[in-house]
Amino acid sequence: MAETRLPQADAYTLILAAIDEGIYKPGDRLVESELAERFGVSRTPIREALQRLETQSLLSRDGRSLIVASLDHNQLAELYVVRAELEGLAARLAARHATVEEVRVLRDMVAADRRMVDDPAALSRANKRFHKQIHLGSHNRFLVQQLDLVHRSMALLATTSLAAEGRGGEALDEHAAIVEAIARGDGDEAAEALKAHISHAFETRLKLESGDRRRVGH
Amino acid sequence: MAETRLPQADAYTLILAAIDEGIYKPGDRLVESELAERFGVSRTPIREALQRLETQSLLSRDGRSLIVASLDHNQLAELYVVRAELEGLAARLAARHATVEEVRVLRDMVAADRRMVDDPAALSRANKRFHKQIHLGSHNRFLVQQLDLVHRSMALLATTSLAAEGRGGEALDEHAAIVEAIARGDGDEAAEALKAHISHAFETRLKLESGDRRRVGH
DNA sequence: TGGGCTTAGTCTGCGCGCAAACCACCACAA
DNA sequence: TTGTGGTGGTTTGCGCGCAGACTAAGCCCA
Repeated sequence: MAETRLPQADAYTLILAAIDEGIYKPGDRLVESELAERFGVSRTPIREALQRLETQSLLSRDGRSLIVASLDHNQLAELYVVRAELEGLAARLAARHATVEEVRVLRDMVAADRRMVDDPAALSRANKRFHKQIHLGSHNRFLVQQLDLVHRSMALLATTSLAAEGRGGEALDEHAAIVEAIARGDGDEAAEALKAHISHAFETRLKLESGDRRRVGH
Repeated sequence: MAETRLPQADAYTLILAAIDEGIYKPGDRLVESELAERFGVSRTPIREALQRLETQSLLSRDGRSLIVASLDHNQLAELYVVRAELEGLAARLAARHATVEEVRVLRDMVAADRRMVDDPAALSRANKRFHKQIHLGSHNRFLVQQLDLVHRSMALLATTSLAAEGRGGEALDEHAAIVEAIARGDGDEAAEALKAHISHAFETRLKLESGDRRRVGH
């Protein structure tokens, strides 16, 4: 009874949310019976949810059992390369296909987000919304789907690069530049701006990571 | 007993193969109990397989039941845009990261495939292998995974553009150009050549489709 | 004391059956 | 003839339990 989060969410959504919120961290073992009890359903829907998550590479197999997938340094780099390309494509397409209303929403988002520069958690959520809006602006369902996958994999990363000192402000300036390129209908510029934005985010993450590693003594 | 195709393949693989072979066509309804009987397992593993296929958008829901997804004209165009971008990226990365052995394999493939120009079915299989080899040459696991998804969606299309008169020869010339660009380590050229290749394939498919449509009187 | 065998416990894979939702068909009435 | 309500059959969602595999711990023997 205490676990009735949303009116009715299926096991898949529940487990995804749990990973997203960091309740289960990369490397954690997911035991069917445990999840079943936690969410108050039987093992069957849990099994189905786990398999779906496995096909999206959010879970991987360790022997017979499933664990939350973790990204090593190489995989992180590979992920960012693909992400930059796809986000760049989304920006290019958005410049061509976004409606004036969609562009207006993007502009409003950038303006609203400026008021959150000091709240990394809120900024991170706003950031997700912003990028999602660009994806939708591309009016390409496959691209949206592929980018969803990419962002879901990124949920495996505990920290957000927006937590870095000063990165929030920078990121917002970059967002503004992207939106203006899209508003102008300049696809090349929009794609380049978004690729550069992703590249900076990756760079920031790498710096954060090496910092963390030093602090915790890995 | 008659259905024991491979020693042990799970339901997921079996259903995927059945869609691939055209046993189930876009729009066909997939009934759990039917599949269970056909493959000689109970409904449980079938259900799991169906859900996995649904998360990959190979199946879609029609009311409560699952049908094989079909691609309308818009979706086809959207798919090809994403495909061109990802394949282009793969070529670019392959130019940078492929080993000499991998390049040699690509060259051999092009040479071997020239002997099949008159067999569209064999050519189609060889084509899949060729592109897969380029994906692997990128040495980017995420990219390989994303491209797998794209190609799986393309399995929903009944015809191969290689069936068009003369397309086989053209495609092989384009393959050769791509391989040479990769061999030279010229990423930009490789990406452009592969994008152009995909673009031609799409064009051919569109011509084929309009022809088909005229013939069957849609 | 150490190595191998046995045994108990855990967890996944899968079959099975019930209940609820949905669809189609039909009958009856306006 | 058309609209409305009921009813049966089909199909999915899910709980449950068994069997097999794998793990780990303990015991016996060298």
